[in-house]
Amino acid sequence: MNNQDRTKQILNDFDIQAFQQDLIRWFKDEQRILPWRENQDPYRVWVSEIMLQQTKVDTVIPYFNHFMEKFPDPESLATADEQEVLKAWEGLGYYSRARNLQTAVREVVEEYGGVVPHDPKELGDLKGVGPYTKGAILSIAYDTPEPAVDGNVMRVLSRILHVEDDIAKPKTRKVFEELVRGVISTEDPSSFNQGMMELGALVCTPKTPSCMLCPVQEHCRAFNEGIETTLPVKSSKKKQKKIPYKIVIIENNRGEVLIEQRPNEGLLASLWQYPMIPMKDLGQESAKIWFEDQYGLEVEWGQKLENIKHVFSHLIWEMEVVKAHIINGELDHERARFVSKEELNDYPFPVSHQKAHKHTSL
DNA sequence: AACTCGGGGGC
DNA sequence: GCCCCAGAGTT
Repeated sequence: MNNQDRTKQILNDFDIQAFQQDLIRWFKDEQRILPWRENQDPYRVWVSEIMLQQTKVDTVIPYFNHFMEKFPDPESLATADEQEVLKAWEGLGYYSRARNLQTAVREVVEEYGGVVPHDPKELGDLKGVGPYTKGAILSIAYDTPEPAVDGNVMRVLSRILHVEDDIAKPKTRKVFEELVRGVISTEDPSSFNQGMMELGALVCTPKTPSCMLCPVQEHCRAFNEGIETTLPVKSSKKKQKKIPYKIVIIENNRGEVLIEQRPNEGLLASLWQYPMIPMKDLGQESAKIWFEDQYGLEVEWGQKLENIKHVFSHLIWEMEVVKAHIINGELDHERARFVSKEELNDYPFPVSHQKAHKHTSL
């Protein structure tokens, strides 16, 4: 059965009108006051939606406010230096979001006169604007009845409509998009979509939902069947791989510290870090050889400063922070340089390496 | 479809 | 520890 026919079957005997009304009424009464809800400025909505990807509201708020002061409109972001944008994103994670956002904003300025496209195709073709973000911008900024299916929406709808599809599977999002098309309010799609997400964040939470406070409790099949905590169905993901590194703190005779810029693609792209030796298959002596080969500096290991474990979504860095002293040689590395401790603050560092700042800046 | 890509907070 | 979060891009 295709998704459209399935939607009809699932929504058979579901009171769409009453559900919409109860959800929207609750959202209008109980919604949180958030900076990106001050108005419907599509640029603000856009920036907020990118920041909110896989990131909690409380984390985003200060970043959003600062970002809007620094880059208040598409033009200011389009003309900004990429390192400046990354610095504003520092600590937020998923840094390709920042790069893609700037790429897309530049396209909006050049191709669309600085106006965020209303057209779903044009909007969805922008870098970093996927199915969710497209629907969120169209509904929230432009009052268009398009689905915006995120983790909240899948959790909420899986319970209300008793859908047992595994939400970890890519194709399941399409199932819920079709369901949203079936239940979304055409009068107020913005409040409907935001209401679904707000409900997921405040009431219909993953572990212990507050069903007694739920504005759409009477519409919820899972609650009525007493199975709300068994939904949604989600297959678990595998655990992270551990990778050992040696983090090297080196000062020259001017009191400057050695840092380097990471590659422009891949993990933590274009961010800065202290030199980092991959210790898998390397011992203490061969690490020195590796370091001299890479940087042109002959060093001896100094004091062991700290062990840092940093957990990513898909891997774990086990970092031994050590001091090193230059014995001989001249720095010879495309992306590395000595900088003063004051200048360190101008470079975007991933949190993993910010943890090592205390060994240089204090 | 599976993998990559950050970091924080809840329990 | 494990799970989740207003997901998207790449392979």
